[in-house]
Formats: sequence, structure tokens, C-alpha cells
Amino acid sequence: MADGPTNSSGGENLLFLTDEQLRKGIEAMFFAYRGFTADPDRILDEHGYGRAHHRALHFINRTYGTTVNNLLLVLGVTKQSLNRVLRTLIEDGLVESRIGKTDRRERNLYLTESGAALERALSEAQRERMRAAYRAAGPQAVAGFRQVLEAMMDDEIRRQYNSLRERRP
Amino acid sequence: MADGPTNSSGGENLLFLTDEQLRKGIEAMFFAYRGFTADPDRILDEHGYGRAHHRALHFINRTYGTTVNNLLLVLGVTKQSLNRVLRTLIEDGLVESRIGKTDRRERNLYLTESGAALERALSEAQRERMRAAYRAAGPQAVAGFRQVLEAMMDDEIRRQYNSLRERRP
DNA sequence: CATTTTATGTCAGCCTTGTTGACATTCCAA
DNA sequence: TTGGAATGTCAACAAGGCTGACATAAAATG
Repeated sequence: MADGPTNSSGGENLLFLTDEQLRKGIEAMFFAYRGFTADPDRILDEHGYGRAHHRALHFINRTYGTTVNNLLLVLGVTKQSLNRVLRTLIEDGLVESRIGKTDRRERNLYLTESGAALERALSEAQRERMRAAYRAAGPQAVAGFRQVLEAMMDDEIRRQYNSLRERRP
Repeated sequence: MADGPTNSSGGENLLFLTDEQLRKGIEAMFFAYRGFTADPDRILDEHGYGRAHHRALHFINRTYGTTVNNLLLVLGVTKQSLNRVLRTLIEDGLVESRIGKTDRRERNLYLTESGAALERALSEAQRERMRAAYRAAGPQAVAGFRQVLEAMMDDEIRRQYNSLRERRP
């Protein structure tokens, strides 16, 4: 996998990575992820929600009319766990669940006005942090950032990640 | 902050970032973090531990003889939460807690042989994933990756991250 | 020396979010 | 018609966050 004689991305080939360097990267990942979630967490807290709600709102917004099963695959949790979160969002009027047209067993999920509003607030806070980081690091760094992250995903996940579609409202 | 007329890292200045690009980055972060934690999680599971134990082991290993208070600051949790984890690690003989020499109120924390062994297994799994990602992406990408992550941290955290010291056994 | 502050530990209780297992309903498909 | 897939629901449990209260020892400070 990483043994090929040439590197596709134009870097020098032989990479000597000390444990020290790798540890730095590991800790950077840990601390950065904390920053990454800090702003949305504050907003969620005001509404009495947690990260699980954020994730659900995010992916319902991204893939308009997604089914519960699709959501389960992306989020990687059990249906019982997702269901609890989903139920509160539906009860609170942030998410609408409509019976599927072609397959009436399925539930298609949509954000309501207020659901979309919260999602916007959350993602705007997160985008702002990401934007600032991107600006500070520069475009070349951003490209590298994305390359490393993508290489760090599990294979099946990378497939899902790469098959992202624009939402069609 | 991001308004300076020049970019320090040699990139072009004007960065036009669409919400689409930022969303891609956000999701990359989400999915990559899952991959990042997947391998240690499996090992931890076999031992009946969770991520909280991993974090404690990691930072006790990194800063040899650290105090409980130091650990609290780095981990960003309450002492009650940390204590629960620490207690099980001490009971299980993975961590040793010694009364401080200069300040007898403090407890200095050390990994035992078996604690160090588990830490090694966990970090080696994580390093291996990181190493593979680094190799796949190349050295230039790695530099960018680290730059963006560092810019994404909270300010106080970045200070902690940058003041990493080699452990002195 | 008396008092206050600091570092740590511990108990109790609560919340979110993950888990498993069991079971019901609905409905497509063979 | 029957099997299986998709979904929902109930119950129980665990990890690991949180708060609040309280105890102890030791350091720091008046």
C-alpha cells in the first residue's frame, strides 16, 4: 500500500518518521478535534442538545430526504441510539419524518424551518473555525490537510466520504 | 487575525472558501477522527477500558511523573471524572501514584511495566495508522496537515501543545 | 501559631450517548 | 401466503462526562 517506488503526490519518497513526530501528529489530532467541536458544543448546550444531535442535523441537512438506514450507515451507531436522538428532534419540531413514497416502510427525514436554522447556526460556527484555520495555514497546507485526513479514514468510510452529493432542496 | 495582507506560509493570499469546501473539510475531520481512534478502541475494548483510559495512559507516559492537576488541565475534564479512570488504572496495577517529594500534597504519576506495555500497544496501533496516512500523503501534505490542525486548536490548548517536552525516564 | 488556600480523593446523583436483546408493525417480494 | 427487510419501541445497562458536597493533608500566608 505504502510500498510503491514512487509517491503520487510529488513528495520525496523515503519518509523517515520518528515516534516523536508521529506522537506530535497524534496529539495535534486530539487537541484540534477538541477545538473543532468546541463552538458547536456551546450552542448545542444552550438548546439542551449534544453532539449526537448535531451529527444527525448535519447529515439530514446534507442529504435531503435521507432514510434512517442511510443515516445509521453514515453515523456508525445503533438504530436505538439514533432513534432516541431522532425522536427528540422530531418532538421538538426540528426534523420531519415522512413515510416513504415508493417504500412505505422507509422514513424520509427533512429539517423543518427551525431545524434548518439550528443547523445553520451550528455549521456556521464550525465553518468559521475551519475558515480561520484554512486562512491561517494557506491553500497548500489545506490541500495537505485534506490528503492526510482522507488517508486516515477507514476504507469503507472513505468511499462514503467521496460519494458525497450536493443536497437537492 | 486572518486579515493580514500577507500569508506567512507562502500561499497565495486571497482564499475564496465556499461553504461546500468547508463542509468537505468538516466531514473529513469527522470521518478521519473515527479512523484515528478505531484501532486503539479495539485494543482498549479487549481490556475493558475506554478512550478515557487511553488518554490518561498517553499523557502519563508522555510527561513522566506528572501530577493529577497537570493531567486535569491537559485532558480538560473534571477531577471526579479523571479520578474514576485513574483509580481503576492504579487498582489494575498499570499506573503508580507516588506522593510528591517537594510538595507532599501532590501525587506524581508513573506507568508501571504493564501500564507501559499497554500504552505501547495503543500508541503503536495509532502510530501505524498515522504513519500509513503520512506515507500515502507525502511530506509536504504532512506539513500542511499539522499547520491546519494547529490553527484549529484553542489558543490555550495550542500553548500546551507547543510546550511538549520529551519524557525523561 | 492560626487561618486560609491548594491538591487530592471520594460519595452521591444526574445526563448523554453508546450498547444488547426482545418484540411489534408494516409491507415488499418471492 | 410467507419470509424477510425496514423501522420503531421498550427495557436494561455501561462508560464517561457533569455538579455539589465534604474530608484530609499539607503548604502558604497572615
